[in-house]
Amino acid sequence: MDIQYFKDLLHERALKATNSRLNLLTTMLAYKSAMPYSAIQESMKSVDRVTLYRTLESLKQSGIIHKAYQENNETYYAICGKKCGHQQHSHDHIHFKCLKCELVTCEQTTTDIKISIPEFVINTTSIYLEGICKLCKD
Amino acid sequence: MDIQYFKDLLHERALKATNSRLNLLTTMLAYKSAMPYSAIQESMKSVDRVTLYRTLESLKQSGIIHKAYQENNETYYAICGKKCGHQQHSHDHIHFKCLKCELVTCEQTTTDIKISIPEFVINTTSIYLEGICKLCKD
DNA sequence: TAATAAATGCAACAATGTTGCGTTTATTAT
DNA sequence: ATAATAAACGCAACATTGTTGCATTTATTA
Ligand SMILES: [Mn+2]
Ligand SMILES: [Mn+2]
Ligand SMILES: [Zn+2]
Ligand SMILES: [Zn+2]
Repeated sequence: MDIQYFKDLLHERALKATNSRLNLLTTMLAYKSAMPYSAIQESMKSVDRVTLYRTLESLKQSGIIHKAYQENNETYYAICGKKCGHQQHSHDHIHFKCLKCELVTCEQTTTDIKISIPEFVINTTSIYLEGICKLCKD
Repeated sequence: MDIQYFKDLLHERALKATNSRLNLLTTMLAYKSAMPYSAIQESMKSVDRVTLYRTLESLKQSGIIHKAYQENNETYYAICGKKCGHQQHSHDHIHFKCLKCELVTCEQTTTDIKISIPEFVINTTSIYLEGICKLCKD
């Protein structure tokens, strides 16, 4: 993933490759973990907050970023994988918040997760875990 | 669960049994499923919104209600079970949103859910499902 | 380089979160 | 039953975020 990847991706989704969008995406990429809105705002303070709002909306709509988690009044955003498309998110990962470093990350689980409720039809599953991450352990 | 149960519960948690709290709790109980904030506000429009805010906060803090789900700008609240206490929520259920009736409910899963990520320590697990509920099925 | 649809910035308003403070009320002690 | 007291309430006030409209600017295509 680099700036050219994002440019192509934006064009593919019929979005203009504007500075706002490219800046946001490269910033989020550099951030590694899911990026809290306050941090996004901080690094995007040159653009109007309405533009930031619409930038997040359009990228979310187009399956380029997703809302990884929301707690209290902080929303965390992360970049989507290749499976997501326009109006069609498809995530097979879970979200984890480390209680030590406080980072929110997208993680793969080892085992397949099958959750069922008798007589209910389940379409989508969202899992959020809290604990200690690999790096903070020991 | 009735009004006396709530009165005792509030006293047990060192909270005054005020009209706001009793009204909120009985309303939520009658609502059956997790109650969206907008509906709570609607049925509590006689009290100041700051009081409603503090009422929700105090009940949440004391383990009497919990935030069942939050989507877009709607937060859903539900009454806690007996296991929750002051500063100590302990939920073993999951949250389900029916895409037909749009109700959010607290549900028990049949099988024990064990999710692991290699080298991570997991403290708490939150699961949110979407689909069709028992009543809306068929 | 010109045309055009999309994106941006700004103004404006709504909703919710949050605190301070003076008044009211639930609870406890007399 | 009454009085004392800490908790809760209502109101004002301010912050943050969400959201839309509209005129101007910009990315893309012809
Ligand atoms: Mn994710
Ligand atoms: Mn619940
Ligand atoms: Zn960590
Ligand atoms: Zn249903």
